[in-house]
Amino acid sequence: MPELPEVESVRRQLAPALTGRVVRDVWWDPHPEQRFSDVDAVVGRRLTAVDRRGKYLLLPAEPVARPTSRLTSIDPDDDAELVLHLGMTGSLRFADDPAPADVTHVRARLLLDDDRWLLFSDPRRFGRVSVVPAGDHSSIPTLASLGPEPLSDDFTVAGLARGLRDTTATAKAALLGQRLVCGVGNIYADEALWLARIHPRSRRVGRERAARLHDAVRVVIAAAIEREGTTFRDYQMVNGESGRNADFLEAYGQQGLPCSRCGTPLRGTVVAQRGTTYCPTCQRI
DNA sequence: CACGCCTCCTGTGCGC
DNA sequence: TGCGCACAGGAGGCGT
Repeated sequence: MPELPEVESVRRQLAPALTGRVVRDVWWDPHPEQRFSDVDAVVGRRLTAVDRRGKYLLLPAEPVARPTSRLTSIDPDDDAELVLHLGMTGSLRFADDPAPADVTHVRARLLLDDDRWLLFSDPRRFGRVSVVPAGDHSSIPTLASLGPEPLSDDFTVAGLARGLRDTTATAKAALLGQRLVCGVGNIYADEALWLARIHPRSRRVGRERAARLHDAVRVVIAAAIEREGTTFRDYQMVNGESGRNADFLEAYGQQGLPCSRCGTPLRGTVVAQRGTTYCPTCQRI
């Protein structure tokens, strides 16, 4: 499932091909309708960048032409922003054809001014596409209150320690919550907790362990970006290739296999309604 | 307010 | 072999 390293890898491939393109037309599958919001407003706008915050792709879209008669709640003369969330199974591909045979489950497509199509494929339909006024994320609650980027200076030991101290949630739920740090999903939460030797159900993470967790999140995310993400099943990049991080996972999906630190078989359980794997010897509450 | 449970959605993989 | 069902999970919504 696309987490920060996967979305960043997509962003890096998307940016050179999409930056500067004008969107001529758009189509999306209206089921389920609430996962698409004001998408028509991107028509007649130029995509001036491909940015990322957490697991969200943010594409600033400035008006270049009066749009056709489609009514949206975005002022046609104002700068807007196309916001994409890939959900669990979303992927993006370019094609010369609006419905190429090798791309299934196309839920949305943009026609660009170079006559190519950007296709949004999403088998499980958990992805979201919105157009919002530039910088106005109030309609996307998680994005509006998103925590610091894990590799930025805004993500600090002190901030993470304070956040963990002030919450009653489990360590894993706190990592998944996108507020203390953004971009961490189920895979990298398990990986970071394993590396920091913290039990996913721990509710007491002091300063020392918070410092370990801070460093672990950074190490795990940076290494996964270096390998262009983890392909377990669905995730693929814009060029159709898989990420190379799956072979390096220490915890996620490894239940029953020996912990590489101590040899104890890794244990599978459920924490925060998510499948969770941890080492019962290394990771103590 | 904030935590945590439920829901959405469908391809996959397992058991019988 | 084929069917049926549990399972996977990001984030919004809502109840406690």
